[in-house]
Formats: sequence, structure tokens, C-alpha cells
Amino acid sequence: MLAPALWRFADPLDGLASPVDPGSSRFVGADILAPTEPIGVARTFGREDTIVAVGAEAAFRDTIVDGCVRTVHWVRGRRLIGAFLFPGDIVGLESLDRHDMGAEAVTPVRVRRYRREDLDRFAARDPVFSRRMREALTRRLRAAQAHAALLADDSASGRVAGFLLDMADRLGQAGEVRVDLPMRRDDIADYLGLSRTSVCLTMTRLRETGAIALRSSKTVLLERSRLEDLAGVAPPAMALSAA
Amino acid sequence: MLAPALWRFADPLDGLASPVDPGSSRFVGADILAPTEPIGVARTFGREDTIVAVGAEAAFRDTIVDGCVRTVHWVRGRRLIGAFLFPGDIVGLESLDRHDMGAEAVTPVRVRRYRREDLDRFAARDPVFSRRMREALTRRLRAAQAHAALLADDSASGRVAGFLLDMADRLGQAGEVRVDLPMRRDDIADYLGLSRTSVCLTMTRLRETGAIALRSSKTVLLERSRLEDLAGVAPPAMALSAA
DNA sequence: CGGACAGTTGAGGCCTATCAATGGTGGTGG
DNA sequence: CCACCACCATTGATAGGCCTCAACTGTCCG
Repeated sequence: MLAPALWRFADPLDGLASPVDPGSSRFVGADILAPTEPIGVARTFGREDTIVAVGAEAAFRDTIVDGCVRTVHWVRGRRLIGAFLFPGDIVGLESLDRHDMGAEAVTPVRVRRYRREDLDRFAARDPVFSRRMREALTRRLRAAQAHAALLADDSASGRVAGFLLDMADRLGQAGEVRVDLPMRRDDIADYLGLSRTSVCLTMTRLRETGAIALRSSKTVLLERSRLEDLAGVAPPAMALSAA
Repeated sequence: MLAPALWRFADPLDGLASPVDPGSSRFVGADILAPTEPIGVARTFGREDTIVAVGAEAAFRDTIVDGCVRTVHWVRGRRLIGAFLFPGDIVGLESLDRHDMGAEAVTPVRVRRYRREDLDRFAARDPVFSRRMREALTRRLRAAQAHAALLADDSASGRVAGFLLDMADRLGQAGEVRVDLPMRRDDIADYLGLSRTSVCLTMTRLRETGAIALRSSKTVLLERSRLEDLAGVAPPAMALSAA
């Protein structure tokens, strides 16, 4: 639905919590927890649904199975989007007792919901699982730093170019030139600290200069070298090897 | 040197690697590793010294014992500062095989340097230590998100106000009104995505409106309520309870 | 066919970057 | 102890870019 090649995203919690009954909506731990102890529950959300409310108690964490999620918070009446999450990412990863950021479905979303206490217990027992949690945190930390680097660019063209390259790398094969953006212009604007007007204007300008082409407002073809010139940085983004 | 009350920062790796000989520059693991196995080495750096070079192999990680460190990277000839680190923070925490960001001493700095492989081995054996690493990552992730929120504010006054509040909370007691900034205006500018000129202009304006007072260019007295109005957000920053 | 929503385009003003010059301050050596 | 010097901070003038407000177009459904 979102884009091709989403299969390449692995659930960081997978293998430790695989479905015992393929037709069921309940998942149980395969290795450590007894097979009778359910620790993951499948849930679905429609477009624009709230997955976690801002300020809600952080009792659960959700690994995204399919779809696109945005994390949101509000500052002085202005909406900020902290991240776009895709399959393999974890909603609420950075939350302590409460969710400082809300999470909303950009597209229809399927998740697997885990109780936080189960994950904590798991992590305390299984070094491999614990390592995966550290890797997931590292990945998100690097993504947040890449996001900050985008926002530090004062030019709208640099921010949009960097955003498009990042989306291309996360949604397609590495080096992909076609991107199907799941989110609206408003979402992009609130992620990049721009106004919707500026996002549109910038994309028009990128199109006029040949840096991109639009098959529809959501489907973009990228001229990577020109975008990289504008962005100045191939976003280090989401490489992963260890933590 | 930096500011009072730095004692409140705990080394996240402490207790697992405490000095066996107080006069020595070598630290050994107290719990898991044999007392004969050294895992941490004290190092010092002068002002403006490079602690880790951009692109260097990430063989070590350093916990800051004293001083202030900035992480830097470059995009299109422009310097960006990703974070200011203080005692208790870990240099290179987010690095994989190589350091994408460099680290430089803003003030004279003392660190304890650990081999990465030792930390990995440690984490695989000790759930408590592993949990501390997750907590450290969570803390840094939240800080990076707070940084991004700062950068998303389009007004210079909002960014500077938020920065000053953040520094006050990290360098002083909670609710402290006096801050001794260790870094220069250039550093603040490159952290906030502004020009040095704008940082100076903004601080002058904050002073004229009574939001701050300057005892020297580095020592600032804060009128918290007015700054919070400008920043719109009491930076969620660095609370910590679990991971 | 109409209606709602998303996207695009246009005009004007504020704010910050840039370029440039001045002021201040701490450190160092005479 | 003082004077010099380098570095940092501050201030000024101008220009350019993005935001705001607003109107218009396109598109997908009902």
C-alpha cells in the first residue's frame, strides 16, 4: 500500500514474539516466555486515527507492521511532526511514563502492541533482545539527529530536497528514484518547519529546474544528484550495524 | 569550572567500572570484569581540542567527567552543532562503525575512555548495565527531539529562549535563574541554525525587554516566565526514569 | 453534477542573513 | 603595572526569502 519493498523492514521485536497461531490476533513469546503467555496483540487503525494520545500513560509500545505513522506535538499552537514512522519502527520508543508525543495514522496502519512491562522483563532476561532494543534506539537517535540537521538548513529547497532523499531511501530500494509520499503537504510542512505554501512553492521550483518530476502530487521522480547538491548531505539516516 | 552542581550528574557507566586505585588513571570493572582487567582510561583535553575526528573509526566511547563538549558535522560548508554534552553524557553514543559527528572540547574536558568492544561484551552479560545503556540512549534521543523542536521554531527569539532554558536546567539546579554559558556565540548560532549576528541581536533584544540580564557575555540571568512564553515549551529535555 | 478537501499560485510585509565596522575584554609580554 | 594584541561580542545597513492572507484550481467521492 505504501510503497514497494516494505518487506525489507524487519520487526525488531520479531523472533522473540512470533505468532503461534497464524490465524489468531494474539502473539506469544517463542523463546523466553511460556507459549501460554501472550505478549503481543495485533491492532489496526484507519487513516487519521489517533494511535496514542499526547500525554497518555505509556503502558504500551507498538511495532508498525504496515502503514505510515506520524508523531506529533504542539508548541505555541503550532503543530510539529517529530518523525514519520514506517514498518519496523516502534511507536512510543522514547516515551518514559507518559507519551510526550502523540502518534497518528497517516495511512491505514497495522501494529503489534506490546505491554511495556513485558518488554522490560524481556530485556532483563535476554541479552539478544536487549541488544535489539539498543539498536532500535540507536537508529531512532540517528534519525532524530538527521532531522535536526534538516531543520538547521535555512533554505526551504535544502530542507525539501533532503526530505525527499530521505523518504526515497526509506520507502524504496537504496538509490530509488521514484517515491510515493504517503503524507500530505501539511505534514511535510510541519515536519520541516515550513508553511504549506512554502512546501508547494519549493516543489514547483524543484520541478521547474528539473530536480524532480511529479506524476501526481504524491508521486515524485527524483534527480538525485541535483537534490544532493541542494541538500548538501546524503542523510546518514538509517544505517544500522550495531549498538 | 563549568557551573555549580555538576556533581549531580552520574556517570551512567559508573559502579560497573569504578577506580580501584584512586590515584591511578586506570579504571577497572568492579562487578563483572576481573579486577585485573582494565576497561576505562582517563583522558584530558584542552579547550578547542578535537576529542574525536569526523569519520574516525568508532573504537572508543568516552563518558564525560568534567567540562563541555560539542558534537559537530559539516553540511555544504556550514558547521552544524548536534549537541552540547556535559558530565554524565557519552561521546560517540550514536556512532556505528565510524563517527559521523566529531566531538570538540568547548572547555577543558576530562573523560573516561572505554573500548567499544568491552562495553558490548559488558552489555551482553549484565542486564543492569545493558539497561543503563538503554537509558542513556533514551535520554539522548529525547534531547535530540527537543533540539529538533527548537530548530522547528522559525523565530530567533523562540530558539534562543528555549536554548537558555535548556542550558539552565542542565547546568544548574532545576529552576535555576543564573546560567554560565560555556560556549561562544558562534557555537550557539550553529546549534540553533542562526547566524552569530542574529544570536547577538536576539540576546540584546531579550535584554532590552527584560527577559534576561547579562552580568557578562557568558553569564546570563533568566526571567523564566517570559522566556517560557517566548519558547512556548518547557523543553521536555532530560527527564529520566526508565527505558 | 456538486461539494469538500488538497494543492497551487499570487501580493505584500516582517525577519533574518550577509557584509562591514566598531566596541570590549582577557591574556601576554615588556 | 601597563600597553598592546588577538579574539570575541555587538551594532548598523541592505537585501532576499519565507510567512501570512487570500483566491483559485484540481481531484476524488457521493
